[in-house]
Amino acid sequence: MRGRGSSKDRGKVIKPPEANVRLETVPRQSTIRDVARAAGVGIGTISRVLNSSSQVSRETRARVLEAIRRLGFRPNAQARRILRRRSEIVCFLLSNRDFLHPFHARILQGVESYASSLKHHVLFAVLHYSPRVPPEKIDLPPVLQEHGLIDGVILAGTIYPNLLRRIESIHMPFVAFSNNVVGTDGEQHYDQVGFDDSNGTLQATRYLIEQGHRLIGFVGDTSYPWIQRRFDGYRQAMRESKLKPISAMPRSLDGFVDFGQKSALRILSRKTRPTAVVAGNDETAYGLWVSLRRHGVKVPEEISLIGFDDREEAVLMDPPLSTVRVHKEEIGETCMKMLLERLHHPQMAFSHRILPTEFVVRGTVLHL
Amino acid sequence: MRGRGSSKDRGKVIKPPEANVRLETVPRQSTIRDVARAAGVGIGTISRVLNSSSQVSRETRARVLEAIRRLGFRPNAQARRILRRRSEIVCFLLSNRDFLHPFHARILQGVESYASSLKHHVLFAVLHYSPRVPPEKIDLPPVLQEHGLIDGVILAGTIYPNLLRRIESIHMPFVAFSNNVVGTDGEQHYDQVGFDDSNGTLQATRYLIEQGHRLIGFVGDTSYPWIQRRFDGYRQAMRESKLKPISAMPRSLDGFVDFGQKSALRILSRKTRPTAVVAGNDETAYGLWVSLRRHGVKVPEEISLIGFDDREEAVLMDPPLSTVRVHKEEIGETCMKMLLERLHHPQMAFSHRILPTEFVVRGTVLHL
DNA sequence: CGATTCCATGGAACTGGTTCCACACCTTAG
DNA sequence: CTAAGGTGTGGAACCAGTTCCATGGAATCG
Repeated sequence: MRGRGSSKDRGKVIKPPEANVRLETVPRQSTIRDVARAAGVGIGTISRVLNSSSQVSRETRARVLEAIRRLGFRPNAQARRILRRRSEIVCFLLSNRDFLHPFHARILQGVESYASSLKHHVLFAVLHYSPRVPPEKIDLPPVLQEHGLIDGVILAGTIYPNLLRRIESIHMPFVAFSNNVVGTDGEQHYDQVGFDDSNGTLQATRYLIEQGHRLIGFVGDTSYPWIQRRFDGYRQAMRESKLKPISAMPRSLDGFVDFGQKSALRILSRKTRPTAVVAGNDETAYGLWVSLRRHGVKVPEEISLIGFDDREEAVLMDPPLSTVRVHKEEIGETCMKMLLERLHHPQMAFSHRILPTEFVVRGTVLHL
Repeated sequence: MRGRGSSKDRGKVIKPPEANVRLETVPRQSTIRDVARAAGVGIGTISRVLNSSSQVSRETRARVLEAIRRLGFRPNAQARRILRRRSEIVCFLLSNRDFLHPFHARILQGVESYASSLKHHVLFAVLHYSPRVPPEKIDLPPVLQEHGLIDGVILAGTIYPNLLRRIESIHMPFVAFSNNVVGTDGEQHYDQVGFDDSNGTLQATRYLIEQGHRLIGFVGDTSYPWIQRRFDGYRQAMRESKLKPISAMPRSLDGFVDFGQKSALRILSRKTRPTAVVAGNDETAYGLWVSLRRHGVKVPEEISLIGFDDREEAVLMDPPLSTVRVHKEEIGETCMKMLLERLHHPQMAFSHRILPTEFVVRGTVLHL
């Protein structure tokens, strides 16, 4: 068998006669060359039709499209991606610390929605790590280790600095959801999207003051930076009106609901009981609500209550919970948008986009 | 420029001298051929080392690995996939009717977990469709239209028959989460994973009977097939003990919580008020609970209550809701497992795997 | 009427991996 | 000492696309 001969033969003798039967049961996906042969044109023409790039005559285009339809041809996505050097797939990366919390699920929803409108795909991956391990020891999921599979990463969930440094080390474009970043070091080496925690509670607290409340408490686990920021907003509003902040911060290791429950006791045991409470988030507000109800304290008649996040469940509470709405889908969309900008302009300066929150008045706030 | 000459040159003259500067700012990812040259071996040897397939001498392997390390080489995932004819990416497809409901989010979690343990990737996609449109008019997301991007599909969310037929039409291996399939036509042309709705309520109702309850109601919107199956399980348990089923089925278009609230009125207006109620799901149980509380009826002192699904929130209710636990992650894992089996054995007969449920006793059930 | 420009088209060479065959070299057996 | 078998290695051909250059014919121009 001569060198050149074998090359020519291979093209046609891919299926040796005896193997034909087996191959016919699983019909091989037709390729651009099959289409070219069927339409009686060259392979380049097929490519041009597919990419509607340069000129192809009306009749030729019609013949090619007809052949494509007849053969049921669908271009191979992988092959195309090699040349394009873009996979148009982004990775939504969530730390295992958050499972797929409804809040982040909604962000994912936003990412997917915006991505798919621009013909991009979203790969979902979970990262297992602990805040303590040194960055270089964090085991990134295989998606990030492979080369060429994804174009960039959207990082959600609770993010510790070691993770940020690890992601930076692989030189993969990424955007982080910034509100759950724990312990930033000031300098910004990456793109971020977030919302304004402190402004949210600032508006909420101001609203309570407008409604005539003077004794307003804050309940939230400020060991989380985002709760701390919400506390700051509350304090600012109190300061503006020369009111004295009242806060309850029990020790709790059983999550936000438990924290809310425990802090109810502290609130109730005060000499001067507040007429309203701003909670660090909806879960804390819920815990507080449960505990107040148990103690026969009526919401909002005796104590007004405001949450934060506007989870699905907030509106289902009885009475429905007043809260600070965060547009979760919009966060996802904005993350995706920023990532695409970064991909198209790699040298662009890093930015931090802050989305507004919205105070939603429902049944748990009383006008005094 | 001669034909053959140009081919040889191209390999080396990719960067013409004057373009060198620009190219150095964005260093081209090194390829298998760069590694081969650096290690002084052939390209085949690099491939052999990467796939640890056949024999490579100890020294050669060391030299190659060293070159790989030095050049920071990472194989291009896309190129590899063309030849493998497997992308090792599966698509988790959710209908837009369900957003990313926590229930399905947990299934996704299970899919991801099992997939990643087997070095597979999960692509998240949302499908926009209405139950009414004919199958051929359903617009599948681009992932499913492309060829070679994904190996198979896991279908979750509420699934109407037109969607099933549409997916079947593209001849892509898929596994469906069967509990939310609406209107099956008996014949099974695909793989399914689900859990046993009717057995869940059967166990729960039997438990209530054991606890001495005789007047037991069922509350649930049976227009959903899965709720209907739960109703069937309840009825079977009642029949076994020769008890008369009591049910409340108000009209409600505002979701399960509202349905639960509305049915409370019906329950309470009965001459013989039931001492226990089995709800179609946790949301309905919650709605019922809210409404009962408003009417001053104590749970469980006056009425015992059982939900279904074991959502995260069930345990946070006050008292914590007794419910039928569904292992959502396990559903996801099993879907993924079945899909991989299907991919490896395309001719295998279709199967329907039913996972068990588990009755969880919490605070809302009283022993009479 | 010959030269120039333009458009449509074919196909070689390319992307970055894998596969497989040929071959060199070294044992081991006959 | 030759034949046979085994191991390690190089590289052409391959996958299924894209890119780009050469070509041929029609249209335009001087």
